[in-house]
Amino acid sequence: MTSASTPLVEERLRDADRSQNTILTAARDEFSEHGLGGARMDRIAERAGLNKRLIYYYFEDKEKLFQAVLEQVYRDIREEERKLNLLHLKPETALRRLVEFTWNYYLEHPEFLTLLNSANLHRGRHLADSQKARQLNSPLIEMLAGILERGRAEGTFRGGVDPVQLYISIAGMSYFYLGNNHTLSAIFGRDLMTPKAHNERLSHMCDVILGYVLRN
Amino acid sequence: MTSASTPLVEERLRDADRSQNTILTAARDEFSEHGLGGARMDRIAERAGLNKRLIYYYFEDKEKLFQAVLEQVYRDIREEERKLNLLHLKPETALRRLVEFTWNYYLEHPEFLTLLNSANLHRGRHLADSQKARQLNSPLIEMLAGILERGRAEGTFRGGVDPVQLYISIAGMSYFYLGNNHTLSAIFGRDLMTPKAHNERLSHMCDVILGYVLRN
Amino acid sequence: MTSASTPLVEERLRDADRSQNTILTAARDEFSEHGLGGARMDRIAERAGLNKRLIYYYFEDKEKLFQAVLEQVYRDIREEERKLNLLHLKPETALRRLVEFTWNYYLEHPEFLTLLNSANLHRGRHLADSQKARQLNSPLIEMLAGILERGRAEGTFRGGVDPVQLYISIAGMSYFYLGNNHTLSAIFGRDLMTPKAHNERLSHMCDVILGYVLRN
Amino acid sequence: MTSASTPLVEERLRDADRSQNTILTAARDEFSEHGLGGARMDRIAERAGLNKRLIYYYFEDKEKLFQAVLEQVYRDIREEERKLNLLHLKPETALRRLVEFTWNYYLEHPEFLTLLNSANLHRGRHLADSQKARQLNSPLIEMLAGILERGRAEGTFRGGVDPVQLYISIAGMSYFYLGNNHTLSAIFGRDLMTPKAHNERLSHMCDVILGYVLRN
DNA sequence: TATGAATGAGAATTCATTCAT
DNA sequence: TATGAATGAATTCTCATTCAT
Repeated sequence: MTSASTPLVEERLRDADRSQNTILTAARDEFSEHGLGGARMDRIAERAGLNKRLIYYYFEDKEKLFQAVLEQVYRDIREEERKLNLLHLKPETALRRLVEFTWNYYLEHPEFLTLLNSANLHRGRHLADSQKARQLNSPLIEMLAGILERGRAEGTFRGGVDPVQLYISIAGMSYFYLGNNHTLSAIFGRDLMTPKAHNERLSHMCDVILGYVLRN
Repeated sequence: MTSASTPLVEERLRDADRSQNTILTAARDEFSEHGLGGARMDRIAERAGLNKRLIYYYFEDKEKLFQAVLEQVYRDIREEERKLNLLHLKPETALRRLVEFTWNYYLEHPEFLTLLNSANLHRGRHLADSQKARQLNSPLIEMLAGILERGRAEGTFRGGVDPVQLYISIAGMSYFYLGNNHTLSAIFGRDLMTPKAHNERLSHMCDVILGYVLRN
Repeated sequence: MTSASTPLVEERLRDADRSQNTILTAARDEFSEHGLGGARMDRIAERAGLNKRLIYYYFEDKEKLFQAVLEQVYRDIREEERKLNLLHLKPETALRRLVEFTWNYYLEHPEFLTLLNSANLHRGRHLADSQKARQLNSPLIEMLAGILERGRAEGTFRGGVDPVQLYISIAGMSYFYLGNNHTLSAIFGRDLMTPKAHNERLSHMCDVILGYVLRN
Repeated sequence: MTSASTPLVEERLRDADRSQNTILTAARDEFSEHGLGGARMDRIAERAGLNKRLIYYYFEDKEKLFQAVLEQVYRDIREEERKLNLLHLKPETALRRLVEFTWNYYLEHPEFLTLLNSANLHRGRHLADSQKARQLNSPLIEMLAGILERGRAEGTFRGGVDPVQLYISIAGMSYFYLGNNHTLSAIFGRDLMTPKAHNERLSHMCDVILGYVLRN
């Protein structure tokens, strides 16, 4: 044990870590609100309550900071996904849960949607870094494959469903609704962000997915 | 015949129109490639081969130019949508066509996707202008409502399907796949942009939509 | 002839030219006083009485501006050199004149010395541009070669003198004295920049050069 | 033997000395490569493999560090100069040796040239410190005066030669050639840094100096 | 209608330097 | 003695926009 007057290397590191995390969170918010081009380093520093110079100290430049934010955000969602335990549920319920999870995650993490948008606007250039690419691989695909197989085995699900295609469909149905809600609200002249509308959407999505997967 | 020194008013107008369109196209490309914040007025002028000052002459400022681009892009898609004539087709075929149309339009107009992204990043602020709101209203909703009703009437489609929800699902499934293809390709380690992959996607989407709508 | 109200393209160009030259002069002074690293773009703009942005408009960046300054400075000295007409003078006088010219030019253009220093500090990187390299070629070498040859022919000069080596010696003797006058004054504890000291230096240099070249 | 935890004061001092020298060398290289304005404290620390803070601990600030480098560099050359023993040589040989020494020192210490440049760019401000002025005084002047006097006395050298002027000429001829080799190579289109070119230069310089000094 | 010149405000990035331990 | 974290003040460069013709 160390005395209070001679702080551990660990403690100093923890400070550095804390600063980095503070910056990362501030940057995530700024980038998600304004996009890469519209984000301001000044504002990020201000949000973080830290000196702007420190951002460069830890993250080199704006692009690299953006990349670090993306990596962080992916790490976060993957972590949540891994917590999902659908193995013991019957296939229909499991699939429903998976749809709900995706919907809720997007709903509760609107910044994830806009960051994903920005990342794609810049052609995925920021995740070209293959080192981190592995962490991108969603465990949901495996889960979904398992669910589909179990359902098919017990005779309730149709066969021949590509889990990747299905995952993209599930994600896309949530993503488009939530990510483009401003435009869609304007087009349809109805508020898509009320709790009621949210329930209806979730219900519709489950219907579509299960309507497709369930045998007859 | 007009003398070289005093062109007809008409001709000058035609020039003016041409310039405006040239700018609009250049701006559309720039905004779709870089987003609103990343777009550069200089580059737009360069792309258009026209003097930067002229952009301000016609479009006042960057924001208004962006808005004009959005309006143009909506006008374009609505025009294409209106050409779709699905009335005489049997409901199942009509619905399939509608899915195909959406998919193909997004595929052939990738700038539409990124511009829509940008518009939503900025919270739809650019289409708040009610004057143009009308052009936003997609005729596809009416068509879809009609198809669903016809299908239900003849007994092949299930009832109680909200055309707005279904439309969002159809659009979302195409949009997410195409708009996030860079990220998705990285995640799944498979090229989503080959012709074969495109066919498979379209086929999957039709299966999902029809699997959901078709009675039994 | 053009009316006063419709200024010529030429006139506008002349304005642009004037701005560029103003910038160039301001930059020359700043770079020669502070070196490339110590020069400040802000100060250059201030010296020029022009907007800083304009510097970038015309010269792209600091490095390119420095390069433009070097080119300008070379152009200037070459122009002066070309005015020297030594052909009709007897070789001894001609050589003396050449030494005087070099000395006086350096004396009257201290910025030339410091800029040359900076250019060499940066390893000549700034004049690697071969396009402009031609203008670097000093006419003095040709003149010197002619003088040496005439002197040798008439029997007053020794033979076998390499004009390039001699030119470097002439320049070096002036350059070192003037360019390092601060250090040298400190070392020798005597003011090297009085008119008397200048006369003595010039006289010494002529003695050395002619003492070497003159046959016996 | 000393325990690992409480090193002797002496040892610590030795470490301190070593650190200071390491910094000084790193700084010398950095300043000579980039000039005062272009040098970076970060890079100096990196070159030295030591923490940046330590530089400030020992040298206070950048300017003082630069000054320390200059002092060091002068100390070095003076030390070498003092090793020259020309007293026992006949005047002509002694003078030749002195030219050779100057040439070789500059050739082997290119950083000396650039540092001298920088010092003069900043108007000798950094050696105004009279305390160290003594070390500036080159012993070569005394030596040269002696040689000239001996030569004159034995009748081989001309009289009336100012040793300061001659020293400046000797130094200048080497300095200009070596310090501006990039520019000169570009101007003359010939590589001045080959061994052959070096020999020719040295030979030329001896010819000039001796051609001037030798009687008849 | 069209254009080159010019600008002020701002944005990213850099740098010497100091803090805390 | 030694170091990683942190900072304020520049500094280079950018950008949307306007002037003048």
